[in-house]
Amino acid sequence: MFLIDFKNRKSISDQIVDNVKGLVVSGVLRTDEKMPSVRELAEEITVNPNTVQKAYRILEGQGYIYSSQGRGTFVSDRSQIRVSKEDILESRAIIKDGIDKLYYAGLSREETRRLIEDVIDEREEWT
Amino acid sequence: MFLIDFKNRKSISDQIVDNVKGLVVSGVLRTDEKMPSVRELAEEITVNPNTVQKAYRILEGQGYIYSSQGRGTFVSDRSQIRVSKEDILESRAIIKDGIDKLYYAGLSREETRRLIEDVIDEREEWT
Amino acid sequence: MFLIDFKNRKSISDQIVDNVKGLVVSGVLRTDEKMPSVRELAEEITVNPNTVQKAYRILEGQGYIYSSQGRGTFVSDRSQIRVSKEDILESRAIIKDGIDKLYYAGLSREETRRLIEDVIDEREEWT
Amino acid sequence: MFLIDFKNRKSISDQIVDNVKGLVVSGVLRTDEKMPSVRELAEEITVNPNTVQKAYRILEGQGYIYSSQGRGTFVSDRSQIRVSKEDILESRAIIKDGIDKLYYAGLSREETRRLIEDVIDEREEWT
DNA sequence: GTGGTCTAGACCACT
DNA sequence: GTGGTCTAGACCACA
Repeated sequence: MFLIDFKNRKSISDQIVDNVKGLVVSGVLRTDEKMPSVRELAEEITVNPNTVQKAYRILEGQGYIYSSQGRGTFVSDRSQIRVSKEDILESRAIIKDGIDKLYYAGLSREETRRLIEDVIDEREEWT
Repeated sequence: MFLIDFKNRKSISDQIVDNVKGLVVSGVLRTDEKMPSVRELAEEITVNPNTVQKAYRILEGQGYIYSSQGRGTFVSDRSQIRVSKEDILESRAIIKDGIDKLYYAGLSREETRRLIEDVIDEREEWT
Repeated sequence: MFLIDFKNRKSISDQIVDNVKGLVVSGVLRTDEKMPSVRELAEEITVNPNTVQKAYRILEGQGYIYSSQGRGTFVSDRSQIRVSKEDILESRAIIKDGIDKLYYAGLSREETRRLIEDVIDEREEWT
Repeated sequence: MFLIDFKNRKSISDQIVDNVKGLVVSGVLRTDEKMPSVRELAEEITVNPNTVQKAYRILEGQGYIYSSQGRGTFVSDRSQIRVSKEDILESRAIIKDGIDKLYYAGLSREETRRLIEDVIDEREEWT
């Protein structure tokens, strides 16, 4: 499904959350498609089941997936995704932090712009 | 000198590091100018001296400041700042993470671009 | 794993750093092998955990080891080790300082050469 | 007379000691030549007089200089210099430490040898 | 006074 | 359990 980078500073559960979000939003995972069970996914990406459990709980809380007692976990319709203003502001803060660090590293405004364009262009599935 | 946001996700020491980097790179702190002593700064921002010490060590390791036995800590010449490829890649990864989150939240490429332009324009000291 | 010499001029954390570097570079610690946890190593060498933590941070910053949230600390691939020109120059300065002291002590060029050959030959693991 | 490097990790008093030793051993300062007074030297190298005082005490203790009440401080005959086995061992330990760091940095035995030859050859005044 | 190191003990998030 | 951060308090050498 995806790979976990164990050397990454990002926590494993966050990596799972973000990977799944990407697959849902980009449409790779289709509405009402069955997600792998906690155990299955945990085994596949060689991670503790509790960690996958935690990620699923977060994803469900934000409306990316839903679970049905005894049947399993499924992909929600994209209209169900809940995004708060705070989420946007947090993403903005993250980006600002990254840009600040480039400034501290001595990059010029133009070099920074180019680097960011580069990042944006990497994402092909964009609307 | 600057304020610490105790509610911020960023650790206190990281906030100190980033604030000082900003002051050095923007030229507010001049080469060979004396930095506040560990204890002074600790008192000013109401933080434990060890925390300031830690931040100063990091800043020294990256060449933003240097310390002299029993005399104090001073601002390095900007040419001394050590920036590695890895540092740039890390900043890039942070920005990518923020942009990913905006994508997961449903923003379009154009909305993302506008938000980022906004962040970049906030920084007045930029060349 | 190794012993700390509490009477040594070198600080405890520096001794930990250098010992671990040696074990990594010589291959005694293998890539991706788990390091003892901060608390374990602290107990083994009867030192405060914070001191080990500090050493691990330095080692991580230089690419000898990496840590993973809640999982532990691991040995990096040797290709990840970051060595800067400044590091080499610092080692050179240390050696120069030692040689200077031998000169001040009245040793001849040849006596100094012999003493250094001796030191070099002590290191068996060398390629 | 010489310059102090305030960015150096070496303490200022140690720098003074080593610089003077060098001048005495190499013969630039001749036997019974008058040394600058503590105040004079302190002013010349822009350092606290207490620090120069301390350096002079060390130099006198090791026989590089001698002081005569009310007349000033003078250069000793080189035969007066006291060198203990411990001094040699300490210098050896310093060199070993530098060589170790080169090993940790990944240099080969041959590269290390070349670097050290380089350092030795820098010193022209050698017997 | 300055920076530097260490200990002890606590708290946090992640697995 | 793991690493990460912070506080409090102490001690040291250097200037």
